[in-house]
Amino acid sequence: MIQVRLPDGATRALSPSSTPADLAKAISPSLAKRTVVAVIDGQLKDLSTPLLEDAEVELVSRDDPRALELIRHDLAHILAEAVQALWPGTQTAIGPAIEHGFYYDFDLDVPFTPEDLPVIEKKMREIIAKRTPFTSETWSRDQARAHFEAAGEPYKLALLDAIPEGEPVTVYRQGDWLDLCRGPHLRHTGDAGAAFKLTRVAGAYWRGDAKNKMLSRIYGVAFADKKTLDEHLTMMAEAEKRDHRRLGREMDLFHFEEVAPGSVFWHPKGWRLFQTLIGYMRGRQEAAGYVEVNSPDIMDRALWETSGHWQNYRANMFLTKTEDERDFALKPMNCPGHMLIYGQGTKSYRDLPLKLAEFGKVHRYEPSGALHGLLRVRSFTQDDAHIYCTPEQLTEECLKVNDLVLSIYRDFGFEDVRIKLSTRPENRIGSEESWDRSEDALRTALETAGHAYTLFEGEGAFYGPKLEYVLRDAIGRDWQCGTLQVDFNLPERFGTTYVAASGDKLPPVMLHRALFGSLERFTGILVEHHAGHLPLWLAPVQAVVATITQAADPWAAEVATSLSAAGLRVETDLRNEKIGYKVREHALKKIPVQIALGAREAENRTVTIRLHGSDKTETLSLEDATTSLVQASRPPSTTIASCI
RNA sequence: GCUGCUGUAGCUCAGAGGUAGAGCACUCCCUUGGUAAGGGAGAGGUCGAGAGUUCAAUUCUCUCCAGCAGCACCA
Repeated sequence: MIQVRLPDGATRALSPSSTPADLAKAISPSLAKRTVVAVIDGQLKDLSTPLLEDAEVELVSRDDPRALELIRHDLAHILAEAVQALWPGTQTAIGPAIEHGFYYDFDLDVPFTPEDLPVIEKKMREIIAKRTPFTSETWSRDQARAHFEAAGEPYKLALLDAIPEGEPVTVYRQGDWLDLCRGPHLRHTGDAGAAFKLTRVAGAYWRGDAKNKMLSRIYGVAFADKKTLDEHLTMMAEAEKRDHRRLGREMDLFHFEEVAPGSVFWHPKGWRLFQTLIGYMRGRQEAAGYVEVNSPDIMDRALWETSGHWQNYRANMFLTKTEDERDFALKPMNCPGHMLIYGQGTKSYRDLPLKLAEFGKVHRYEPSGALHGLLRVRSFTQDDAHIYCTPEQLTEECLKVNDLVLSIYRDFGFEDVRIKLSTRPENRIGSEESWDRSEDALRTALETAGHAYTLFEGEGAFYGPKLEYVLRDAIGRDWQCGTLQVDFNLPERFGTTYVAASGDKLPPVMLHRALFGSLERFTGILVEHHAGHLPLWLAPVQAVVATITQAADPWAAEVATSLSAAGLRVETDLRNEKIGYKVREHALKKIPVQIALGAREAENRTVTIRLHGSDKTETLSLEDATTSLVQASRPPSTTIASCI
């Protein structure tokens, strides 16, 4: 007999080679019915796994979070069986469980179309209804090779070869269909359940490599129950509603044109928001000791050869040849320009740290398929800065940047910030000493600040290690915004130096940093994060003064002038429309403050205020309203409390 | 860039081998109305671009451009 210990500490004696399924049955029939998979000594295993010696066993029911990934994995197999049943001869590649669902990659002559999905889904539901058991078999490599060769499954043969020597080769069978698979699986196809939906077809490279053939991928979402699936689908629909491309149009912020793919046409309101961001950042940077500069947009090829961009980055650059055959390039980055500004005159250690900031517009010829609204564009404005300092100052400067960037994100309501630290790659320049010092400086900055980070060893740029700041947006997408990088390369290429206290000319340490990263991208993230309901201090139009009757027009003009004079961004709506019509329209445009004025207000010199998201109104004197609105429209880090 | 899909009025979309339609938005008129759509009239389109087939193409075919989804890319 073998002893099996359960999570509650109880032990049970079973005959050798009993399975967790036997165990469940021995405890109670209802438990046996519920149990779909087992954790044996900490590892998820099939219920049919024979127990050969003493073990700790936990029986897992279908609604356990640990079963969800297996539900999704089961569905991937079922999807593949359905596809091969409908299109015999289709080759299968890989089909894993992923966040929210699963996918399977196929190779077939005619790719799937969206119309195929309901057909496949129907077939899958038939397979599920059969409740066919999943059974595992361990095969020899030769047996597996022979099988998949005969089956005409070249991708499976490739996967087979990728299994390390010494590891067992297992296949999972469901009726007549089988797949090379590590497992585990649930009991039978019925355990996969009905709470799934095939969502899209897409191309995907074999093994994720663009040099390989493109396969046809089918994606599905899946959850343990219908309710969670519906919630997920509702959430996706919500996410679509707050898509910044749609909101940007509805709020009249910007648009795109075919003649300038990937470049933004900013409308007055969008540009005002953009400039508000720049104004805010300018204030924070000035307070932090930065000086602002500006460098040319178009510079000669010679500069880009010095910086190395011509050799390494040309495919991503917009190039231009003038009438006299001279090669220029639009700057894809600001750093070379800043090197030239630094290079003017002799710099002393007394000048350091020197922090050159620029709201520079850079142009990069991004692949067409990468473009995505404001979030991935071909010309964008960076809140870029380069910090030149001595090696001794490095750690402190990194710490200051880190403090600044996190403080700024908090002001925008982004508390969920992940930081990635990427360290020395195989191909690199610079001494080990420099790398030690730089990686140390970045790590110390993070540890001093007490912020968690993820280490990406070997992922740094060839010229130095870097930090990347990743914000999670409302749809749960992660967007890299800020970056802090140490650079050994450019000072060397440009022969940049400072005069040290000793009188020696030494190369400065150079830091690249951008906090918003791209103003365009940051604007898009902000719009999605707030679902268009921008906080008062950012809203391009903070208040609309709308009249109820024409008799209030003069008072409306006076109120608007007064609020504008107090620094608020105000528009008036004197149109010949009912107040309900005006309220609806301005609510749809997400204007934070609506001020309605009728005969009563005009007579008493008062205003009636309605805040976005509320249907309550409040009437108060113009003076009180102004004070309150001015107070509420300050950026967070410069205000103590908002009072409206 | 790759795979698939899409491109008709400012927006959302319908339509058909014989040169186009709805709702909203827009303009004008009536209405001066108290917190999410008052009524009437009108204007608006080289049907993404180019080529081909056809008596005839916005519709069919091809090429290109752009967008969308995914993949790859992302200093």
